[in-house]
Amino acid sequence: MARAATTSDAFNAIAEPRRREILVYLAVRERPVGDIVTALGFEQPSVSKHLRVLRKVGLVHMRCQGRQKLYRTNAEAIRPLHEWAGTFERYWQHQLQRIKERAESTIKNARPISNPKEKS
Amino acid sequence: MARAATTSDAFNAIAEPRRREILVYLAVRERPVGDIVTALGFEQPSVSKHLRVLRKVGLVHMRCQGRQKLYRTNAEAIRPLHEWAGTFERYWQHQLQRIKERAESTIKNARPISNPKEKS
DNA sequence: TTGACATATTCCCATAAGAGAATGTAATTT
DNA sequence: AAATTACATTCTCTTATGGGAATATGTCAA
Repeated sequence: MARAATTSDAFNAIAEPRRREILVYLAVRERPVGDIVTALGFEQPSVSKHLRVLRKVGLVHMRCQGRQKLYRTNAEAIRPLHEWAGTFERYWQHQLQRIKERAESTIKNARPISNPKEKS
Repeated sequence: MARAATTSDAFNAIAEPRRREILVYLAVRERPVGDIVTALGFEQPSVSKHLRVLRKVGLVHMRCQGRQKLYRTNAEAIRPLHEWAGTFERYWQHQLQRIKERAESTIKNARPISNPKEKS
């Protein structure tokens, strides 16, 4: 099996850097596709394709207004990612603590660095 | 250009569901590869390959102990993801607010939808 | 040394991709 | 209706998978 589709879920969708840029850009307020093209400097077809992926996983909303389509980031859809990453928060706190402790003990018991290459 | 390598950054690495499972499993404490295989039920070569990806982007640490290798999640490396997603927090709060307000006003001033195309 | 155990790597294959170019489509304007 | 504007889709091509099977590497035990 090859890699999962970018449209399979939000995790896959945000793996692409340009899609993350688009999400940031569209977070403030809705914008037509042309604005994204101008602001971020990507090719228009590329933007449309990325928007399609983002839409399929619900990361952006769209509404039509005349001949333009207005897109906006659906911040709610990013929440699960935030929460998933947040479950590790307690661990990185512990790790910082451990690193700190190790650093302190290293300073206290300072001794010459042993050379692993010394044969005898 | 094809899709970016899973080893290009943490965002790409966590796009794979099994790698996320491994990260969760290894967050509590370090474990040998065999434990992961048993606990999650993946093929051993598959686990090794996923661990290699996770290692390349710094999401797990490894140390050798006899003939086994002990892996542990490096929670610190997940922090950037958490922070990136967190930048949208203010927007999802606003959106909830907006949705709430819209629902209320819709009930109060029920009237036909105005047509934006009206020129004057 | 030989064998068992724990991992890692390699090969093959089907799939999904993202970029670029060209083209299609719908809504506006003249 | 014809031209224009704003997007979306399709096609081609190169690249990166991720799984399964087989194999290689490294370490400890007898």
